[in-house]
Amino acid sequence: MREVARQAGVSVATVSRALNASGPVGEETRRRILETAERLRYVPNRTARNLKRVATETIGVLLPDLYGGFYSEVIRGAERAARAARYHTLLASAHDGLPELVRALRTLVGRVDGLVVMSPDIEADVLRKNLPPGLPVVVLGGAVAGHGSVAIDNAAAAEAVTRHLAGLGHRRIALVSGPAPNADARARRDGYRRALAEADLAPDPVLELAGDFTEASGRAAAASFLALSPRPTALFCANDAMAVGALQALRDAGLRVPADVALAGFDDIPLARYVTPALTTAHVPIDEMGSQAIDAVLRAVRGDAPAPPAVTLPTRLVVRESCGARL
Amino acid sequence: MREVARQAGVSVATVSRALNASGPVGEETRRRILETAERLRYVPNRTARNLKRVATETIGVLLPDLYGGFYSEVIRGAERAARAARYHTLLASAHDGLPELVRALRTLVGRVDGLVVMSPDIEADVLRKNLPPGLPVVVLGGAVAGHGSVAIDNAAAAEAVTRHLAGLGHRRIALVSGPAPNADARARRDGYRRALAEADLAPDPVLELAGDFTEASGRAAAASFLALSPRPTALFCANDAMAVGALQALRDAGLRVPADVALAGFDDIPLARYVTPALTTAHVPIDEMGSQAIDAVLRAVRGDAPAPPAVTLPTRLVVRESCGARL
DNA sequence: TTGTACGCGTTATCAA
DNA sequence: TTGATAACGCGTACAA
Repeated sequence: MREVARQAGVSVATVSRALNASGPVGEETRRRILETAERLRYVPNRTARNLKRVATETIGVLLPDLYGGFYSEVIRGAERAARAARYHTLLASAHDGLPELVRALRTLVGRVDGLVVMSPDIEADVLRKNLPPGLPVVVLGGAVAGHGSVAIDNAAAAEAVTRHLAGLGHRRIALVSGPAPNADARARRDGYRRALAEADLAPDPVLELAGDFTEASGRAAAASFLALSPRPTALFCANDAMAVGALQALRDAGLRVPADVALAGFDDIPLARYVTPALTTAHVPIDEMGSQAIDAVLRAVRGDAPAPPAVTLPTRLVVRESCGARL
Repeated sequence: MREVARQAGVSVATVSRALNASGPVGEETRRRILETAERLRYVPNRTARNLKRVATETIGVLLPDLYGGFYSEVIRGAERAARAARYHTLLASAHDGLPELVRALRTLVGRVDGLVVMSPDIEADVLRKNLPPGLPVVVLGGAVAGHGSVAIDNAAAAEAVTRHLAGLGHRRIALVSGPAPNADARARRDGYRRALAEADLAPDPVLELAGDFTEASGRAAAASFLALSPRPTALFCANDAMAVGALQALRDAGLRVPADVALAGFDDIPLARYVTPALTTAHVPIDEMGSQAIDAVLRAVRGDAPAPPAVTLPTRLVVRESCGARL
């Protein structure tokens, strides 16, 4: 910049004004400066600008993982919203629990104007201790006191899926639940139980199979499912990844879906409609969760709103072939 | 930081040394500083640190799009490699051609230590004019003079797929090619033609259907395919997204794959093995392209290498059900 | 072992 | 309309 100023015969202040159109600059001077900058291939240093402006035009997105259709949809939605607002997304992932989460949080500080955090079990305390007060934060899929959130009603959606299964005539409906400490997993299990009660079906602990939201755990759970006697006629997996794994295992075992077993998932990841049979599932507007989270953060960043709001996005049951007709 | 120094009764320099372990600090002093920082919830400002260090610990990743299984794999690989090196990934996408690309390039400058760029038709000139000289750049899927690159041998891989089809006994093999100006698309078409020539099959322009790498264009191409007479017995789509689209259209038209038509794709996106029948395809190590690109940039950033290298990753033919047995 | 003081590249304030 | 200069928050010689 100094060099541009020197060669154009002006001061750095004038160069700054010319390039940012942030102040009065003589027409002739302006031309000369722009031309010189072009010739020297000068591109302003964003870091210095950020330091001065106390703003980075960047929103951090912290995800627990990047694998599978779910997180890529979140990223896509987030990047879309950020781009529309001329913001950037700084992507980070933290797999290994708390220490990793803390590390990621702290390295993000100072390089972002706001944060979207998705973490299975985020606690208010962790955020408070590792983030400067005043940094707008939106929690994705969950709610933390004092911060904005974008989530869905997991229990209601799981209840709808289970009710659908019951409505089809199924009376023994097994569940592959998510990891026990996970709030989403717990809420979905609660919805499942609620729907059973509604349908006057006795809850049976044996029908609740353990999973951890991975495809592999879905496969494993299907094996346990097959060992059940009498075998349930329907299987509800607490997310699509596990449903896909279960579908493969079921098929490998010679069972037909939905003829022998009705199968339902949760999330409606892109893959859900591509497998055969396509998955009946609770549709979660995943990319919209990403974009709404960014929008919420941005509103707070820009001061349009005092604090990010708590948004609950609607889900809907999507019935596809994996559930078949009435029993 | 000033506040921490004040409350701890030391100078900011000592605070800096204590927090970064970058110089001698008395044990007692150190403890007091850390405790004060903790209490004040002080987190160093990354922007200022970056300005001083002339490094941002961030690699920019510029993608043409974020949709579909391909780009999310790239992102995943890139983030994994960056994270391993304690770097961040700044994600940007540029859909709408050159102006958008230039804008994205320029807003990335100064906030990244290096750049991974994936763009259908990137030109050396565009990079040279919009990036400061010396910024390490790795081009993904393509090669640009003066920059590093991570790519695959598209022609050889397409040739292998086509040869496999011919080896199965197919004599009329149609191609759904990618968009004409795209270098990858052209190379794959060349490989297809080469394999035909090898197998003494006459090239036939009618067999080359137009596509644009989207699933929808695969569906459309399948329609054209069905209008061909005599109908070819095999269909090679220049990427998996189109193959998935074609598969659906073929099935909707009442054709069985592979009994009536053998189908092959390219890329081996995660979805390829989930559709029914699973796709025979040219396996491209997509996430590895992302991680290798990051690694190459990092080597240049750290000065381990003078300039990023040109890497060609191996592909391999993955035979799955969509191609069936010998005719 | 600690503190002082300078500079990283910008933008913003103020005086000219 | 322009230029000199003071920050922005940090790291780091260098001196103490």
